[in-house]
Amino acid sequence: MEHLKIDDVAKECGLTKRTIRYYEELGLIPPPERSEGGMRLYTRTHIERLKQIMNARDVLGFSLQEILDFVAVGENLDELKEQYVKIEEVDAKLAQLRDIEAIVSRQLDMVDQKLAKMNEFRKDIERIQKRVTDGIAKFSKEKES
Amino acid sequence: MEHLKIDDVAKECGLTKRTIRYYEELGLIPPPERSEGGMRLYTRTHIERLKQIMNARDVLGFSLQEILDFVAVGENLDELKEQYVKIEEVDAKLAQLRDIEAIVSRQLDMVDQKLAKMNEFRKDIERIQKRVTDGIAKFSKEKES
DNA sequence: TCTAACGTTAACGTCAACGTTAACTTTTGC
DNA sequence: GCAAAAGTTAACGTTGACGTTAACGTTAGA
Repeated sequence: MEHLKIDDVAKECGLTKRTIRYYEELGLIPPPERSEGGMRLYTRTHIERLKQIMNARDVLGFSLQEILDFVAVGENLDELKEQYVKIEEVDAKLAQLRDIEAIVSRQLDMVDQKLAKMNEFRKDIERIQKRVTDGIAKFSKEKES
Repeated sequence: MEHLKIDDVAKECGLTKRTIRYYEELGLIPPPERSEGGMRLYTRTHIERLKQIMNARDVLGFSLQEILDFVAVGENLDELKEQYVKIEEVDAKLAQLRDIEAIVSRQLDMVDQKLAKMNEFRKDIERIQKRVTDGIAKFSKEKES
């Protein structure tokens, strides 16, 4: 593993070092390994995660707390995968998976609603654009006469 | 015109009265007429506007300042429409319209980029969903055996 | 080897976007 | 006609999401 220092990560992501530590503090990214002297050593996976978080934050307008819910699902899933499952625990696992499925379905619905509204918004702007181009056409004609 | 009081507007939009006054203060909505005693009297148009603003804020994750830019374009356009235009001013108007067109085009691009990223995000969630349903299928089979 | 550049924690500062409260006037139902 | 409900301005409080600074330890290169 290449040992990425926090400043490398900051530069690649376009975040500040403070923000990266803050996200770790909130639990948005897993705590990275440390060097002998206590320096944070990141991996590529951290960068992926950070970029996903930035997307959710900037593009979807999610709060960090909301993003934490999304992250939690993935984490939860990874955990389930790791565990060795005894026969008599299968039912419990299934119940957990169904819970997660419910959450994920709601998340998908949320995103779909956002997508719908965003398309509405796009149409609003298109209408304005039409008004402008119509105006341009009109004045262009007046100029000719 | 029906005279809507601020509380009516608040209830229909799901905003607080404070927020509505705040948006007026920022210039996000035009100042409504006032009653004899200074009470704000709103119209349907205000409600439309407020709903658009909420969309931009919640769904697109725009800051109020950014929304102000969007609003400004429409306002600007309305203004241009009202004005009587002398022959020798036609060129100036055309220039203004072209400026607005450029802004609107950039806004459309922004929204399209957001749409693209939101679709990406949707796919991420779908992938997780698949992992979950696969897991459920797998454990269901194990149960049978 | 030593110093400049970079890292660490911890605490306080800031800004947007409202919420809350106070002190007051207007409107409405009986 | 008068209390209660709803409106007004103005000022201060709060919360989320970091920025900034201080005080200090670590690491890399000449």
